[in-house]
Amino acid sequence: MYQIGELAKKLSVTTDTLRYYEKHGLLSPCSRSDTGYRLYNDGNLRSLQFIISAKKCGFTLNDIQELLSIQVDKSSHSCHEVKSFTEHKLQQVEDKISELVAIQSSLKKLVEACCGGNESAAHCSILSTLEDDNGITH
Amino acid sequence: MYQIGELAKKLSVTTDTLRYYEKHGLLSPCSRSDTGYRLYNDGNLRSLQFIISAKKCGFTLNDIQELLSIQVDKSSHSCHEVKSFTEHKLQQVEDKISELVAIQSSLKKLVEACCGGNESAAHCSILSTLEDDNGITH
DNA sequence: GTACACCTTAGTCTTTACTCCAAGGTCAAA
DNA sequence: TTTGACCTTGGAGTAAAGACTAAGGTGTAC
Repeated sequence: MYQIGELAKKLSVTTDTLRYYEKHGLLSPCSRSDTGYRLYNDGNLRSLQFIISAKKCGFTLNDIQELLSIQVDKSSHSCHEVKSFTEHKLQQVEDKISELVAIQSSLKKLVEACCGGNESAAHCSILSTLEDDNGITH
Repeated sequence: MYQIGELAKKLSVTTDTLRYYEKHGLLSPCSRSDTGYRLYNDGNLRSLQFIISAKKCGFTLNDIQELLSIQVDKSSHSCHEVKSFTEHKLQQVEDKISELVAIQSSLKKLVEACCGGNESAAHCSILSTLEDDNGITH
């Protein structure tokens, strides 16, 4: 059994984070000491690893809550369900990437067009492009 | 001269947004009517276009505030300064893209490894990868 | 017995860019 | 003169994921 600080240290999170996860239904300590201290067991530790891994994969805490509810009762859920869920998240990530790549391209055009010299910005192509109504084409 | 609602409609933003920009020093109407109505001129309209274009390029409102302060006094700033600023933003966008591409790759691995069948999730490879301490390699 | 590290709860704060609401003033048309 | 669309200010709420603070209880080592 671990106290909150021990578990936090073990997996490099803060105690605030653990309390936050508890409050939001992601991870509850298996018991409490007589004096009210949170006590975590190895199952809790594995759940926390799950949460951290899922976060690294870009799942939000809301997503993870859903994944955990599947995980604790696997037999009531299908592989298909889990895969769809993951594919949906992948799609979201790819949408965000496309958006950023479009922005990247706009910025690259600005940078490439600009001389970058030490003279005054009076005729700076970046500023004039931004001033121009139709300067940016996405 | 335009009232707030007219300008908002012209460039497809809300009046709330215009008041927000004013409050945060991005765009102040050139004058007020006797009864306190905001009045915008064509210079204000061009500034708003600038803001909208810059937003499309991924600049935050803070960035834009800085860009505007350069724009209103171009002769005191160099082209180099504007270009550096833009390159810095480009770098930020590219960092974010890299981060998301790493996440995309993790998610793709999960999706590819999963059979996605209609059987129970008891042996779902996605769940077991997430459960595994070292399941995700970034 | 006291110092110090640890724990508790409840609550506020952060960032970004708005969005919504309430209570009230203004303006033009019918 | 009244209706309805417009405008004003101030303030609160939103998402996400915690971080931070205050006021106080607990555990242990010297």
